[in-house]
Amino acid sequence: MMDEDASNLLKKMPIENLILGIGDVAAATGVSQSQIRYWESKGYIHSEASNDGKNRKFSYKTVLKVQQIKTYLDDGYTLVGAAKQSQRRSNYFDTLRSFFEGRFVNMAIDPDSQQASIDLGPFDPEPGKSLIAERIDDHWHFKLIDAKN
Amino acid sequence: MMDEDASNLLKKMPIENLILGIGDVAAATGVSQSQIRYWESKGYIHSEASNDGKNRKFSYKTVLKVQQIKTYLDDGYTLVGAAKQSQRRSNYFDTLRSFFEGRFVNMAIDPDSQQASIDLGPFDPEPGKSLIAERIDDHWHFKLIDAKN
DNA sequence: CGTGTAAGGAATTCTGACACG
DNA sequence: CGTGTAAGGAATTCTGACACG
Repeated sequence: MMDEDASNLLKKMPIENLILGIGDVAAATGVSQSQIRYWESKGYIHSEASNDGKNRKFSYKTVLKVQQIKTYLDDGYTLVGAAKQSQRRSNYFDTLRSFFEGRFVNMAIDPDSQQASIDLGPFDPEPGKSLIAERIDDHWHFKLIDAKN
Repeated sequence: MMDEDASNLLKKMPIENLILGIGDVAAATGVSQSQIRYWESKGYIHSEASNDGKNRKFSYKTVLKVQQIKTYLDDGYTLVGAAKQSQRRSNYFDTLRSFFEGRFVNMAIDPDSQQASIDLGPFDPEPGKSLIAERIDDHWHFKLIDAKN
């Protein structure tokens, strides 16, 4: 039932390695290509200058930033204001990732039953216990187990 | 401190809407473009035929599948075997998403302190309590609060 | 079977300019 | 300021064929 590569969880999810062309960023966010180019020229977003190619590539993090700036624009901010707001705080994705990195100790999936369990590490109110999230029949619930020394 | 759009958490993360060109899929996964085209021709993966364009576009779900097939190939499976294995079970991403959808009730981020809290809903061992994950000074810990009726 | 490559055409993206406001 | 568009060239992707094994 234990899955050997559960520890590679984050590495197995090609999110950090994702790079997208401008057309795909535009399609995903609803922001036009000319807007994206202009925002980049003003320094509100950045493209990955690394690679060999000549065409722009954007990281997934930048896609999220574009999405966020657009949200503020739709709320009535000017572009300058929207860009400033988007810089003001980390977004949900960053927070979720920090939660993963901080608390996901292990994840196991049973290949047949699709039963899954996530080890969230020590349960602070009860030291000595580990918090486990378990999926049974498509329903998630929490339980405590004795932490292994 | 409460964030009004926390309920749109998943919708705000343009992962489901992501579509990538073949070059970006190849770059993200380390699988060559000719491999990707061949795998598609054999029906192991699919491209999004929806849009107007003529060039292939792949969903993020398909990127994960490509990644998974590659992992099995690297382990020594034949392509047919790797494709079959990749179909055998849902991947980590699916499991994580099901965890989110099943248990993430709310998420709040304080714009200034970057303190964050995630409401994970009723804590099964103690009905009447809600499980909260809280980030303070970049460290996540769990606590229980009285569930609101 | 499974992948790579050369070839010529098609689709996408590039820049710099100009328009509108 | 902020975005859109037409224009011509550059970079990317397309298909069908062929090679290798």
